[in-house]
Amino acid sequence: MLDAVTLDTITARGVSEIIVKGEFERLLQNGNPLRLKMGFDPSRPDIHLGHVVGLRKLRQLQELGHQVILIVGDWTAQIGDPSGQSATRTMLTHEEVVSNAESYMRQFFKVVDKDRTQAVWQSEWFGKFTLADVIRLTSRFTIAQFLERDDFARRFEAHRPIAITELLYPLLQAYDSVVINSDVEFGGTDQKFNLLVGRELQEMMGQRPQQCFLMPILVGTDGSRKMSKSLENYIAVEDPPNDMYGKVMSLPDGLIMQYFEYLTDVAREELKEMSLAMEADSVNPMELKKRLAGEITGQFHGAEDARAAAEHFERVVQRREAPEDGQQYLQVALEGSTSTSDEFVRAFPTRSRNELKRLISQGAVEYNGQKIYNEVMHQPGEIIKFGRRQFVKTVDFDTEK
RNA sequence: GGAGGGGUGGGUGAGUGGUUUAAACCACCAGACUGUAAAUCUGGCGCUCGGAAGGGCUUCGUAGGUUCGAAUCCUACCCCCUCCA
Repeated sequence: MLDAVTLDTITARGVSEIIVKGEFERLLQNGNPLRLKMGFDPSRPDIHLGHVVGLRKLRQLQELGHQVILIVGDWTAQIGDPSGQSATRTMLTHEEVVSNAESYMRQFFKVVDKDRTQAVWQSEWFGKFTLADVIRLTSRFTIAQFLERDDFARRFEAHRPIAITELLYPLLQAYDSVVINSDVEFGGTDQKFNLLVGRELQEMMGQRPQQCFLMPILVGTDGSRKMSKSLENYIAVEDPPNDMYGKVMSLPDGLIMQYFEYLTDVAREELKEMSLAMEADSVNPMELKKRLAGEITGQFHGAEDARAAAEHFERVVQRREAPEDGQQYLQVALEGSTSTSDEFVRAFPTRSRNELKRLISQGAVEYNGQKIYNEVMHQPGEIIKFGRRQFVKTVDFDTEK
């Protein structure tokens, strides 16, 4: 029997909806190990905090003895997820899929317990699928059923294209549930329809229908749109500590509590106090955000790195001082003395000399601690700061290590 | 098979012969301010030469053409979409 707090953490915190909640809780109380299904699209191997919300759920359940089945969607990846804008996606080569899967799992197991995870490849069963099987599968559903899905309904209504393969995607995903005999499937709220199709198909095929565990969509660092790599508003689990910490600090204040709730273990009572304190203006949100940044960075890099990141932030960002040691500098090796613009384009190959001119004219370039308004000549060992926090140190070409 | 709509800078999206490197918004960069890489305000946001003034080059699906001059007109091609059947 689970205690109330644990149950609440699992079923209420960082959860959008559980279908069917009562049934899920009953299964949980039974104590028998559940098979938790999690799909992975190998065309997108990067895990960011938006995914972590769900991965933390898996972890919590693993700690109660349940088993994660990670499905590498090497087959569906070629179809394209209808929740995205564009339906078609280029096919990946086998090597790409393998390499993406490796990279994905490396990140996945930063949160999820490897020992209680079984990874399976979709091609194990779809590789043997025949046209007859496809027809049998598709014949179980109707267009009307699929038009229940919001995304399809909207596009149909607006006369926007819906690729036929897109209709296949939920079916294949549902079939996965049958193959692995899934008890619970996890996904974001945008996956609701797909997960429900899984439920139906399982029932049709004589299995106990899976429970659907829907996670909220995490808002990205821009504070408005969902966190996603393509929107460049994401915090990746593999971001280095300083970046991770800094990105959290750049969140709009309004997101602080949500991030605490979804991504940390800080007790709910404590969160309530924070929330009240912020409303009453008795605490500087920045302080809470620092705590949040520390908690999150610590999860992925350990407490020590998180502390170092906090110090770096205070020093370089808040006090605008140069970084602690040479490690933090971008080093550029040049022979003899060089001009500012030469150094700039060497240090930042994707940027242009025009951009440097703009920076200089905006007073954003410092040479040995002094703002400069014209290019200067640099000697090895000197430090120059471009923009807010990009420090570049010139080192002698000959002594470059 | 027929009819029609459309491809513009990272994104959305104006612009149908000249003052268009292309409105506006978003994103982004910088400065100021601050309670933070929040918020707000201001400026910037193709490449290149020049200290600057200014010059050269490149850009509106692709390739040609008309014109003193084209994102805007013409031709061909490629791609996307909708409707009717």
